[in-house]
Amino acid sequence: MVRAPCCEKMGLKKGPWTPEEDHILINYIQLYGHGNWRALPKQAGLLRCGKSCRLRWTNYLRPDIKRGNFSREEEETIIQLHEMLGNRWSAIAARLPGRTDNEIKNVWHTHLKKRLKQNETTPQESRHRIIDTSKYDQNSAKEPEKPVNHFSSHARVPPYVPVSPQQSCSDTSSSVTTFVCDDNVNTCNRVESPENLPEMDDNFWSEVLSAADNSVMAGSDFDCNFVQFPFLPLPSIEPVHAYGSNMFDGMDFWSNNCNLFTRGGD
DNA sequence: AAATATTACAACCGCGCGCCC
DNA sequence: CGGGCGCGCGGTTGTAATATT
Repeated sequence: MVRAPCCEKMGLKKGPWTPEEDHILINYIQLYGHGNWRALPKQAGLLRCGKSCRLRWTNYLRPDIKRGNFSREEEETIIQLHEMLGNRWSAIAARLPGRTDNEIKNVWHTHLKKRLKQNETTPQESRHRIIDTSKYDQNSAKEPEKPVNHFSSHARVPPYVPVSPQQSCSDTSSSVTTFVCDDNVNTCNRVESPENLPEMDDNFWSEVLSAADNSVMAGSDFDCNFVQFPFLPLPSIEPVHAYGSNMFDGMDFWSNNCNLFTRGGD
């Protein structure tokens, strides 16, 4: 069987994705979905192969991905499932909502495998007590808070940034949710040029997270404090289609906020 | 402070499967 | 039935970030 030529032979780009590419991919999938991965990059105007687009979407950009470190419970689940299923990462991922097979595989190879090996060398340890508890507070049932990396990637900047909460949205509760912006779209243009971007220091991120929490707390009438990251011209901002009614079920910032707006119509 | 080693994880590669013609 | 194609999976690599010497 003859395979299609590989990306580089077709003059397609490889390597890390830029925020601009992410943005294009997100916008395209929001508008048209991803029925045909092979055709997608061409239609979206990306110099990537379909496979690369699919990987980027499923492993990083998908709105239902849970960002941040794995909880102790998740790690225990992975270990147990791996015991049952072996290296069937996708099967394991299917039982861990919001986690990708790639992420689980990485966690396994970087943390859990080593931990298991360590435990093997200490036979007095109960077979089922395979989690390394040494780093947890022995006097407390609660594990110490781990630092949460909400945007772990080498593209550590989300495609959307917060501005003043001028723009509000309302949520319709259909299975495919549409967001209607109440405010004048021009409020988005305030960050149209990079020099107007808020500085991304610690304060910046606490504001992001606090804004995210506020959005969730506000329920269906949450405020959308996020606008499009200005990689592309912003003729206008228009409502986008979310991926389903469960989009706002969780508390995850990324899931809740990265798809609120897209590039406006031409 | 610089060099080196280690870790973490996004991205790539190749293979196999299923569907369609 | 078999070839072409698209997709998903698991293994592996590349490299930035971090830790250690």
